[in-house]
Amino acid sequence: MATARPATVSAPVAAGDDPRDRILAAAGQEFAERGYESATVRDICLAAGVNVAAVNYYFGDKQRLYIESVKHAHELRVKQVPLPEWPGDRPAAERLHDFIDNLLERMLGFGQPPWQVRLMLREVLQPTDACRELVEDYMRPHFALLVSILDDLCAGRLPESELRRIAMSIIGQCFLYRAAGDVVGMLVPHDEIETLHTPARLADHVTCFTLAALGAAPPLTAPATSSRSTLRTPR
Amino acid sequence: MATARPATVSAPVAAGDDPRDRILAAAGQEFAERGYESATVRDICLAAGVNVAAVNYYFGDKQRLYIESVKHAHELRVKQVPLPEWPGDRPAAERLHDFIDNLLERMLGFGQPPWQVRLMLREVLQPTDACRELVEDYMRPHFALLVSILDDLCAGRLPESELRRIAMSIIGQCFLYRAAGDVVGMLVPHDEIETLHTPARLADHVTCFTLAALGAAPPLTAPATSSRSTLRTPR
DNA sequence: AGTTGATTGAAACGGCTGTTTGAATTCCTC
DNA sequence: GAGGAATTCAAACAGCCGTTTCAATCAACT
Repeated sequence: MATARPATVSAPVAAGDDPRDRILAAAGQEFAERGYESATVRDICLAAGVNVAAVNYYFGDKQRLYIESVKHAHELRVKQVPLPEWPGDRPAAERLHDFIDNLLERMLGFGQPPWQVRLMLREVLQPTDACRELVEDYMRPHFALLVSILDDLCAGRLPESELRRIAMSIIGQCFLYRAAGDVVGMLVPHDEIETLHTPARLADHVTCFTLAALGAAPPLTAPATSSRSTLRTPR
Repeated sequence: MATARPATVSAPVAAGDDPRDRILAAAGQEFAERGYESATVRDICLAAGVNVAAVNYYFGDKQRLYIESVKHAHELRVKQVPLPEWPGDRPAAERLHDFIDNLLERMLGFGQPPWQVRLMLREVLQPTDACRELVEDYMRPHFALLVSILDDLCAGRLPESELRRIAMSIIGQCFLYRAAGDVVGMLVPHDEIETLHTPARLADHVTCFTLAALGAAPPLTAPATSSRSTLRTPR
């Protein structure tokens, strides 16, 4: 059972700071790992190295601690992964690739602690009071940027409702690997996961798929040309 | 808070049958609505109209009841929505459209009680012991069928690893609306949801998007032709 | 009718939960 | 260094959880 993991699996939060921050960090990890109900304030306080009463002293109760945790993770994430910016002359197709690469790196990348995205994923799947704020501050700007890139790409030939649906198609392709990664791993051979399902490779695939659908690149069935491979950004 | 819904929100399960079946039905609804931890055997038994001891009598403990509930929902779903079958001469493009339409109808359609899909969604997002069986019996055959359709569509020009990634792109587009429907509803205007985000409309969009990416249909940016509209199956 | 086995019922058992208490301790100001 | 507020602490609180108990009831067969 997924909920039967050993308790206090997360390493103790780095000490030295404001106890309020330590609680916030520990709570984020526990809530992300176990969900709201299963995470206990005792475990959170143990990981944070504070007394159980500290939660009520600093946050009032468990629910307000949860909302503060989500907001906190959200703010950290906004700082860590700002909206991409490009010089005005960068082609729309390359901006699309950068955007998708950024999105996948943010969702799947190992550069950041995973609990922040996990916590936000929980909000997406079953929104609580903390969700609306998350959407307005964090997701809507990203979504608007994606729609504007698509608009440039189509040179205004598609109505905005269609652009939004295409944007959803892009996000959906990325979202699947984040939300249902375990099942994907069961349906695809192991070696394929390691070689083709990295954030960078998936970004290439989703970008080619989308550009082909829009007529801005040759179809996937066309024999590979050197122009396609130029999409790969050097790393 | 999403978890603060009033208890026993689900109507009492239709009486008259085997108590074991009544418990299974009530448990499916409660687990789907609240998750494993938050659902209580007391509420389940209240909804099923049986004594609390009945759970332990028929299923041993709460965990085994949960696994049986997931299997039960899964079996119901397999009976309700069998794998599509076509005459041998049906074009691959139309089979793809039928498959996507079937997938979206199964995920989003209002024809069936929603708790079965919700329960399975929980397994996908955070797999438990019940998940592997779910994947092997239910998802892998669907996935293999989709890959074979794509193979027909490409006339064998793409390797299977590429076909699998394309299949994931299709599933991801559909999955987003099921798993993150609330957030989608916040990012898209209300009237657009009602007119364009129905299962049938989304199936058309995802199919056109995919066919265009594969070069089996004109790109989305091309002016609409009568050949595209023939994809809509009459209802 | 009587016996046997399966099923149901009300009540209780530990154990864990979020939260509160009130005293002990620390920290800062005068 | 004394006074007073802010913070920490161990302990306890009431409540709900899954599970168990054991007597009461039911069904079927001889």
